[in-house]
Amino acid sequence: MNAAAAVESLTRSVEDYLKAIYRLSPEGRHASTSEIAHLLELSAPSVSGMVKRLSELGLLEHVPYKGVQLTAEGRRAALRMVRRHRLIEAYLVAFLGYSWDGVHEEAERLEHAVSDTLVERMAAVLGNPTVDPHGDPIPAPDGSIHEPASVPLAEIPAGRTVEICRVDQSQPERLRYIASIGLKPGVEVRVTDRQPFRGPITIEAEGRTHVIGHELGQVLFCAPRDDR
Amino acid sequence: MNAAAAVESLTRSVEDYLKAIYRLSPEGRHASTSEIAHLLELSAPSVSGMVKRLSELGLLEHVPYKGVQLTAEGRRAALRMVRRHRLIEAYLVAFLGYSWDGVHEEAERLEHAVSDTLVERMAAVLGNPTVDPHGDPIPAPDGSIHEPASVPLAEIPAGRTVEICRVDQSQPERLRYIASIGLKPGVEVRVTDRQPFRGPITIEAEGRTHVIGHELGQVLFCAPRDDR
DNA sequence: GTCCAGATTTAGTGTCGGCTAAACCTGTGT
DNA sequence: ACACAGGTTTAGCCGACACTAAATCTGGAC
Ligand SMILES: [Mn+2]
Ligand SMILES: [Mn+2]
Ligand SMILES: [Mn+2]
Ligand SMILES: [Mn+2]
Repeated sequence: MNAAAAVESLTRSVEDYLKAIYRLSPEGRHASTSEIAHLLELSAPSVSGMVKRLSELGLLEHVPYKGVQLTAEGRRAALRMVRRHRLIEAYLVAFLGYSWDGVHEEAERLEHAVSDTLVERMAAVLGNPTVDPHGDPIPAPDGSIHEPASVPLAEIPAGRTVEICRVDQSQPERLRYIASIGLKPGVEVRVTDRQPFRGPITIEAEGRTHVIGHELGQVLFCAPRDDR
Repeated sequence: MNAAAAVESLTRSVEDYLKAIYRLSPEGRHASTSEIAHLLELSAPSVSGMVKRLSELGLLEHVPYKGVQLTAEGRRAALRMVRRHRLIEAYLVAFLGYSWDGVHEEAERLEHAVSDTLVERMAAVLGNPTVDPHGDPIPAPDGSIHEPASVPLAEIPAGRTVEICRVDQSQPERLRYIASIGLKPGVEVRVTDRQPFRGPITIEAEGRTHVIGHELGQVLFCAPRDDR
């Protein structure tokens, strides 16, 4: 109802809900109560209650028993948080010696405490980057964002050369392994072999050869290189 | 009672209470309910309630109707926050273009969100400073702190030369004025004239002459120079 | 068309941390 | 000795946000 919920002065909880719902409802899909609960590690009833309050605030559209979507207002608030989160990650990696498996946790708290001024100062000294350390795009201050098309490495046919552009960050342990074999956004990779039935993939990166499981190949995303 | 309150995982509220009480009870004095309420801009009953909880947690000693003091545990927690606050201020000024009248507000929020790791990284890139931008001493990681002796500029007799070492930061507006006439920690100041009855003080700093009110002279602190 | 498992919501509770109004204590003045 | 003002505490309230247990809906199997 209330169309003018102040995007500033939202609670830490609320901000995290909005970010989660943003992640879970791409392209007009609905995010379900249980998906949200699982992502935020909360009970389903807690989510139900918050969903009710947020839709009364005008940040969500709730279809009972189906799920929720962000309103324009909610989307703006969510993208604001995503921008903060990713810029903070970039800043910590660039200037304070963080590695990409540790930044997420720190950013998860800081994103709620920084002022708009501070975020923009960080962006400025970073040179207004467009991607974070995991290759995720950083929304512009006005909320616009464009997800560049990308394909899982696991779907690249043998023989092709591609560039890693994004890495799933959900498991820090896995992130550490990925870093240890030199894979990160910007690195060129040549797929030299692919075994069938979700079998291992052999790649060449930075002059070295690695054999990775199919599962890993699904969380490494590549730019679909126009091979000329 | 509970002697082992985890200093980590205190609430933002609790951390601010402890910091306030630390400021208000130097050298075994008691901080009164109304002093705390005034400093934190809360009602007296709110403070009464929190004081009860904190003393049950073992962070305070409460003498009803007299006031509170920090326990060793509470003092440790408070100094941890003071260190965070002052290091964050120093970092923001050194690396992110903040001026000393704006940092306090930002630090007031960030101090609750940073990890120990981040604080120490900031300290490291700053070269482990011992004072913040206002000249306030930064407690060591182990909680030790030493307040260097200092005298208000208003008490320096005419003819003496002193060095500004600390500036009261409670009024941003005043802080801006002080900065505008070039006074900041480290600057040398010669007192050329002092009028009686809390009258104006004439000083020379950085080659320029300024006349300041007595009141201002009371919030500018100087190292008592051993004139050799 | 009915039934059931699983998802979702509602009901009821608890803690934290704020508030106002009212009761209470304490030190000071007479 | 005692009243009173001002500070302090208690009583009672509320909103935010979590939880568990119970009720309810819904989509798919049959
Ligand atoms: Mn967060
Ligand atoms: Mn990221
Ligand atoms: Mn604070
Ligand atoms: Mn300071």
